[in-house]
Amino acid sequence: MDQKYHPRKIETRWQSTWEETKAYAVQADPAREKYYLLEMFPYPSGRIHIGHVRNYTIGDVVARYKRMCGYNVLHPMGWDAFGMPAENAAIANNTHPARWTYENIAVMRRELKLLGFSYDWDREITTCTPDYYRWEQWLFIKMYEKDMVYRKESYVNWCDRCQTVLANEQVEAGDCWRCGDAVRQKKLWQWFFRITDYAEDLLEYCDRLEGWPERVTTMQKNWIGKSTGAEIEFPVAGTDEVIRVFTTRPDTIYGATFMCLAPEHPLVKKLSAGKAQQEAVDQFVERMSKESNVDRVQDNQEKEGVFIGAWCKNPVNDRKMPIYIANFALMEYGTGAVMSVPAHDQRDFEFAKKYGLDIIVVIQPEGADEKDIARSEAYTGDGVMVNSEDFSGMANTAGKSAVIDYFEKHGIGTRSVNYRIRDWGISRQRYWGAPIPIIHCDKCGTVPVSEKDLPVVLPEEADLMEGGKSPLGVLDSFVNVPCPACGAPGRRETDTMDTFVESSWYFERYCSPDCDTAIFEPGAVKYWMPVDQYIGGVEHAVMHLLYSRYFTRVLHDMGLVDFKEPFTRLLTQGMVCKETVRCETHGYLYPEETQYRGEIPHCAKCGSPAEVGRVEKMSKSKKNVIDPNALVENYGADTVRLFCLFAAPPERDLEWSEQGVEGSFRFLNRIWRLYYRWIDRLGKTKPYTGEPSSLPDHARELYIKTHQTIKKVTDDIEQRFHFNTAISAVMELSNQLNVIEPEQEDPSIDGVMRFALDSIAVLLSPIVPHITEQIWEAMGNESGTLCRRQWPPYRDDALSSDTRVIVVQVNGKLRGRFEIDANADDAAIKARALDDPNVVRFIEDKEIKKVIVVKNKLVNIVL
RNA sequence: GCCUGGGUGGCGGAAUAGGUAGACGCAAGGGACUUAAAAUCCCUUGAGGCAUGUCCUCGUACGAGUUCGAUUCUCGUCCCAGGCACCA
Repeated sequence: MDQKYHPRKIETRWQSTWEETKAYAVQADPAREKYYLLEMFPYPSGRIHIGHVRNYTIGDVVARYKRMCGYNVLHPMGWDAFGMPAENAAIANNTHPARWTYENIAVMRRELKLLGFSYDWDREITTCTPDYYRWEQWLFIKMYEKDMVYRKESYVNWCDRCQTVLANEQVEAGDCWRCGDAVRQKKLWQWFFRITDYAEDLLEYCDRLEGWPERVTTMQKNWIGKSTGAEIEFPVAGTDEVIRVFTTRPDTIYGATFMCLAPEHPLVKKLSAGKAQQEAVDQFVERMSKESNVDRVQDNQEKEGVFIGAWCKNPVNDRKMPIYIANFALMEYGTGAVMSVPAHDQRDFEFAKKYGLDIIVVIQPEGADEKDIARSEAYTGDGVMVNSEDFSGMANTAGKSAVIDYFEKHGIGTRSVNYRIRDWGISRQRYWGAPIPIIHCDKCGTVPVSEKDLPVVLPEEADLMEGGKSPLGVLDSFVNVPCPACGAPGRRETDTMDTFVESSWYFERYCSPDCDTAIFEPGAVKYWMPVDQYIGGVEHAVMHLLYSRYFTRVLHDMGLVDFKEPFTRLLTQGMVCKETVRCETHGYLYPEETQYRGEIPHCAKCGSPAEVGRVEKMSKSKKNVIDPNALVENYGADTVRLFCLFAAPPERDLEWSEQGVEGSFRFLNRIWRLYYRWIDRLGKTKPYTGEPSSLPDHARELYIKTHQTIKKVTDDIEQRFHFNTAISAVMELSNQLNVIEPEQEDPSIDGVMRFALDSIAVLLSPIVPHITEQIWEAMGNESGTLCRRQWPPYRDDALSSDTRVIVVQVNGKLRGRFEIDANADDAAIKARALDDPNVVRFIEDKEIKKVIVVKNKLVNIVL
């Protein structure tokens, strides 16, 4: 054992050992209990960043821990390799997206290996390979056959910068989730997955995902957005047409005074044709079509609309209601028509005020005067129904159901449920994605590619044009194929699939990554799935996690898997943050562009003092990033791993601190020196594992502390993944060991000392696997066996010492403490408490009302 | 506006069934070793008070409440972060 700790030397050695011996390769083994641990695979953007390091370190600790607990652990890694950055980078650097992607993968794979993660690299998946997307195309065809995929022309979210369509989930506050540019509406033919078919099931199971953070399931519930109410038919006066509306407030039907249609509603043209209002209507529709949905639905956008020159009748009382088109009515939600009740809906209220429409109060809160309701704003709360014929006097909560019963009895409307979630649009007008396996034929329409012709390989020729248009459309050799159904000349679909499709089933592919006869081997999936613990960023709370749940249901209903939920437990780790530094002239500064003069940072470019800004998520734009490779180079992977775990519990944000990293490095150095001090003496000593009672006092104390530490670390990892407190516990133990000088101890301590030192190595091994493996070997254990060692049990009879510290309170205030034999009875404890000199000061001359004795903890004397 | 989290020393964070608030680490200050520095080791460190103690008072965003006892439970208020938002 070297006297000094040389992390890089040790880490290189163990990493190559693990690689050569395939130490973490696994096979399905029905005789053993499995544990599938998965971290969200990365997009190969170029380099590993610190967020990856944190995510994968958390996962690696759990994987190593579970392995030591005897589980057969599947812990794979791969690459979410299709996507637009590859294409953009290819255009910018005049290279090919494939080349850019594969080069990045090579770099990032090396970086991951430098961190010592225990992946089964034999199972590596790269989603842009035909071996992988072949099965995605196969699944697409199966879904097509089951009518789970369809094509329609619709308005879609379009990003001009990315030159492609975005799913609703991929639009953030009106901007593209990837590049941040404004999204506009464009009418296009698109492929869709019928995720809405599963809206109810996905929603219902949200409450059964007990291993998921509540905020994630809440976000999914909000996204699915279920509302219950009624669908009602309003006849249009003087025609045979009816307008169908969805409402969550059937109880306000008697207050409906006008109707609002979305500008795109099919009846708008028909009903306004030939009317005096036609021109105004056409103008309004034209104007709305130029505004994106997102703009139309912007914050506090003024409500506006146009009367279309037609009326409909309220089916419950034949009231004549003017029909408007309104900017706030959206064709995509419900039926595209709103029954407007201005007294009880804020939008309708504002609209009615602006256009002088009738406002009728039909819900009255307890004790309120009807005249005071809906004067300055709509009343949206509960109350008693009024002005509602036979329903007047009924509580509106009960009225909702009663009114729908009435509708159903008279054929006016029915009970109905609406969801906010839309079908998942997956067409992307880009090159670097999985081709959609469809051929367009003039005679047969859209025809799926036959299974034997899969994969539809993405052609290599890629003359990517500025602006990112897909080259597939102009590649005759790709486009021109015969129709699989009739043989006539056909044209291939040139859209590629959304990259979220690849990540919706990769976790199943990991179970049998090389299977070339099926999407996966049923036995392998049956054994490994579902994922026992999934770990990743909360930014995927809706998109990736919802899509994956949907895909798993599709596979379930095809009989390919026997479970509906892919991820039993989910951990969403917090972001890695760091303070930002800004120079007045040079803007944000990278850490290496910042020079510290004392406490004050200065700009390295101009030398003027720089301003320290708030702590924010690490990002290139804020330049508050750090390079994991440089850290590994300076301190070693173990230090980086240790700091990522120690600085904060996993689900919380982590504030990066260079001094904190130093502290972690110092701790590992202390551990190294601790072993170095004892190695000659204890190299051949057997660890003591017997009962504590036969040990001399100070050895017993150490023995107990060690067992307490084992229990603490086990519980912290097992129950809560709170590695920070687990590490603290080991630090406490090592602090205690550090003050023991070998020269001053007689051999009676040796067995316990050896046990304590061995325990530290084992307990820390999932966290810092390299240094622990090295000291394990140096202490005379068989080389390389630590990572396969059993997780240590603790002795229940060695968890508590023979004495207890009891604290004494007087009226709940701490007044004294004493040590007493652990099996002293309440009377003895009480007597000691009343006898304590400081306690006596507070209780003398006073009457004691009550004495509360809490076993092993405290005495409270109530005066 | 609605829905989730969260607010504890100079800082990151502990306190896992209502029972010693501040574990562990960082930073800071003092000391030892050294020609010196680095490294290492030791001590101090929530605020305030004096009688300097096995001392007292205050203290977990703020205000109430339940309790012998509340960082922990209940109600109300404020602030921060994330998500959703003309969804009929």
